[in-house]
Amino acid sequence: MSSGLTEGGQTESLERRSCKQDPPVVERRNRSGIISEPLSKSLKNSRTLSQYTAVSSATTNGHTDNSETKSHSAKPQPPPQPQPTVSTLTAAKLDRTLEQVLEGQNGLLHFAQAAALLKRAGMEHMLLPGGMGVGVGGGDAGSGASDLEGTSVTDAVGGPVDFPYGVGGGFPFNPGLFIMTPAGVFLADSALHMAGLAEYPVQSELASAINSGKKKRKRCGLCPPCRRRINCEQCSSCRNRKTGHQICKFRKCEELKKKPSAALEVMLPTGAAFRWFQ
DNA sequence: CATAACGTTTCC
DNA sequence: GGAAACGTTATG
Repeated sequence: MSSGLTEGGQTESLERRSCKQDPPVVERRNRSGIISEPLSKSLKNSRTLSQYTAVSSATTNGHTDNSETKSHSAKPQPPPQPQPTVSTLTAAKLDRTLEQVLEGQNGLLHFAQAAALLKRAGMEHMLLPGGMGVGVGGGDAGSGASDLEGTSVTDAVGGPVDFPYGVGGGFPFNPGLFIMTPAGVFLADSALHMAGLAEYPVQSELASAINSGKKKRKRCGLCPPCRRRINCEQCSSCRNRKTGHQICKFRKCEELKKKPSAALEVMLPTGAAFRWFQ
């Protein structure tokens, strides 16, 4: 093996370039091989790198130029599904926007976004204390939405107030609606059900991970190492894979390198982190 | 059941 | 303190 293999730095640049298109990264070789689809289901579900970048660039620049994404290139409104009623209409919209958020956040529903989502779904009452004692149980779920098409999450989230929720007296949301994890804050299963967003696999996986309390953390999927899709084959982890049980050092998620407690925070709309515990 | 990978312990 | 080894969990 000396032809196809690239070394750390090389692969790095290689991948950087592949970010633009990233299609033909042939990462098979599973089984005994090394290169394998890097991520767990959630990450698999959540599109390929190219799509990440496509989405994010589209989000930030408002323009897409991708071959892979051309399926919905000129169409901001992909789903050809008829929307009979107002409620379904809302659901459909949420559906779409959720996807966008998920793509941007690697499946994580930012707290504020989740809140906005619920609001838009007409579930604001759920956000109020005393609403209902929703438990954190379930395990399946949904996803989030943020209307990147110009609607209103930004209003709710990026509004004039940094963190409008809980001003003046605490945390106005029913805690049971949200699941706090080292990876972020998510909507609880029941909340998602109520919002009609329960069948999003990503959320479900997260939920299952969350339920178990302090289970293994998962790769963020967004950091450079996570984006890396091939093992270097040369680091100690690669060489000692049999005994080391470790992912290639160049692919080790940045988040996982940190102490779990360090990640136990919520990103506020402003980008500041909100700590649940100290 | 096999494989991948995170977390913890052990070793240097 | 960092690396390696091992235990364990997650996933297909």
